[in-house]
Amino acid sequence: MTDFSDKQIDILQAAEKRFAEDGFDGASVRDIAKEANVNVAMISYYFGSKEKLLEALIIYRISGMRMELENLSHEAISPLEKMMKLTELYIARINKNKCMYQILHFELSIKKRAIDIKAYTEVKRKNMDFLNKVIQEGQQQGIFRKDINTPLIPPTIIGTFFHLQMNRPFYEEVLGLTTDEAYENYINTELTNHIKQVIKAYLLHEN
Amino acid sequence: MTDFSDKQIDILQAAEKRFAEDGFDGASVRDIAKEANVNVAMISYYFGSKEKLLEALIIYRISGMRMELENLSHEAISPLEKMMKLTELYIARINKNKCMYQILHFELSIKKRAIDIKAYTEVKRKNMDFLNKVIQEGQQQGIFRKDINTPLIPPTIIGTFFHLQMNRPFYEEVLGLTTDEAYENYINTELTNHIKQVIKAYLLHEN
DNA sequence: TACAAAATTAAACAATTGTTTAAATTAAGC
DNA sequence: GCTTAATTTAAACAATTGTTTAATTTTGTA
Repeated sequence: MTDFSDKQIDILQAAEKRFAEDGFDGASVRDIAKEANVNVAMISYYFGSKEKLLEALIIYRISGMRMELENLSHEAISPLEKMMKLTELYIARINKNKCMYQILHFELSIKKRAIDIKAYTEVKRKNMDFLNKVIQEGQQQGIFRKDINTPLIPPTIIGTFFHLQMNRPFYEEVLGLTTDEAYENYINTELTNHIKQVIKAYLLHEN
Repeated sequence: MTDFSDKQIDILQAAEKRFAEDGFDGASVRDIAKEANVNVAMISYYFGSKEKLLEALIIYRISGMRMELENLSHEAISPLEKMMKLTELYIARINKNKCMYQILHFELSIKKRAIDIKAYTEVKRKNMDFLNKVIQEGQQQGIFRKDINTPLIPPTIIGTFFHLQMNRPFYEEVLGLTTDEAYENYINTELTNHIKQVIKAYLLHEN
């Protein structure tokens, strides 16, 4: 799976940066080659084509994106605490891989391309299974409300994060976040807390 | 503002479709011209360039995107009911203009382009002002919790919607939505209800 | 009808795109 | 050290890109 040489990883990292910042169509193979300090022909030589480079990048990144849910499922904590930790893990993972998420979100919503996202779908499905278990556990213990729409919980977490990310310039101004550190700090404190509060309130609130 | 001829509107609509489905860089002016049944040169003739076409499109669409918040602010209903109606209006507006939102979200997160989004920012700012008022009203009446992160409420609403939209193929399968009508119906019922429930719980829940 | 402006067209444009080629360089195995 | 394979390079490739040109058609007006 990770059978990439140093040079190939250079290209993959350069591609990730350029694809995320300029989009797949906006980034030329020459831009990527320059960013990676290699000859243009190396991209075709190693990956076959620009499209295959994208596919290789997606597989390369997603394989290292698995969450530590297994540890969480064996911890002796309440369903609510599990959900709070789960939320934190979600946010941390998206924040760490925001370039890849940026690329994925765009490619997924583009009808033109038909890239292989099996790896991505698989990760999502596993997360969903775990989520289902925790929610059911909480409901059986009478802690969580009964009418929870479980599949829409990940969209609530990830979507909130990403809408902020997508409109970063606007919210930087509104929230007075002038530096990169201030923005990063806001994500790790205020945003994370907000999302946790939202999820917590949703799970516990009774009509 | 709306001083566009029928032919120009044809081009704008074609551009919206192609930009939304293929991305700005992925859609060629020839594709757009073909979709609008006009000669390629007409785009330069009417709009000057591809970039200016995008700017014209954004202004054209956003000018018709204002929400009916004014009516809402004068209604004699509780802050909670206002927030519920506000949430519905948000979702309805995004759903109606999802193509434009798709384009905007991508262009905003692309560093390359420096398009004029003053109109978009203005709309967002106005919505935020209204939102602030309602939240404060609710807090003063002792209905809403005190520690609400108001700027993060729109991201929670819009983000949830858009994450579903972006991962539509995945959620269509998970939720068993086989037809376009089923998907559209899910948005108008389950999704809208979920987001309203989330917002309601967040506003009312006390620690 | 006649004339000027606007609209529309096909063709050409230079630049950029992803990819390939064929030669040159480096690395590895014996 | 020789040989073969792997890597790297500059150049060339055909196709596509956004845009312009110059000629033609349509429209509106007097």
